[in-house]
Amino acid sequence: MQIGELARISGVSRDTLRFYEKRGLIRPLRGANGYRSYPEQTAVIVNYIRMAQRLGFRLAEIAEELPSGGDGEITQQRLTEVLRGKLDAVDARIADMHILRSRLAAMIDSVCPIAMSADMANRRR
Amino acid sequence: MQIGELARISGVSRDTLRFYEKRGLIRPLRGANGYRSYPEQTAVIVNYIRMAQRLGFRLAEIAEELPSGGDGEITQQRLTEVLRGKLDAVDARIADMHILRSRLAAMIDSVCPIAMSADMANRRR
DNA sequence: GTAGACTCTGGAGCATGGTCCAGGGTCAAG
DNA sequence: CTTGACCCTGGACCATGCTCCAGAGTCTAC
Repeated sequence: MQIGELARISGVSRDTLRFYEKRGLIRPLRGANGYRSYPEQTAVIVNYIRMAQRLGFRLAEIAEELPSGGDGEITQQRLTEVLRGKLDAVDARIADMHILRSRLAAMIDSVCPIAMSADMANRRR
Repeated sequence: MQIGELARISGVSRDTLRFYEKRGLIRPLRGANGYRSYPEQTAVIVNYIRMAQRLGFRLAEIAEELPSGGDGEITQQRLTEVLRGKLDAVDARIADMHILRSRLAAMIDSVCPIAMSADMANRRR
């Protein structure tokens, strides 16, 4: 698949895909004409990158744990370690989220105390 | 309190405090000599800013909902609305987090399937 | 009245994550 | 064999969130 099609199906710009390549996040093959050729899997990877970014990870961090970064060099064990580290980072962020959520709920209570706690309980997911 | 002391107790640099002021996040009084004078409360606000940033909110977003931004203009109702919006944003992020966490756990399973699910369950918070 | 620690403003510089050309090839259709 | 849609590279430019001066005033203590 060429860069234009990948851009269309993954919802990021061609420029962004080229930028991700510079940062080592994706690695297309090259045709005889020099055009980039992406395997189907890259769409999944790009999706993952956008997700991780939304969660606050920087491209450098995302690049580290991506299999496409080490390309065969990494052992299963090393990869597992890296992914566990990521998992811990996610858990830490979730914990932070819950703390901020509590503070926000407390602020709302202090601004408009009436019948708030029940409402907040409803909004809990 | 002067900028240096606030910097010490809140753990951010003087430059950062002046930068936050430019962005409307904090608003010191001024002494006759032009020096900034911060109320005690500002330390709490700076703390909140750092927290919200860690959670991925940008300064502009944080500035919006900060009472010091509107300074008396905002009604209780409006403030409550804003804070609820923030709460929803936090909840959305938490939901995203859980999705990524599942994906990560799945990736770890696919890399090293043995006895992983039980371990992952242990790590759940 | 001078040293040293503090403050001020304005502007330059830096990393991150893009975005947008310019100038130039490639390719399929008509 | 030209047109239009695509691709390439390199570099400029942008917003965000700082960080680091330079040049200058202020305050406390000796």
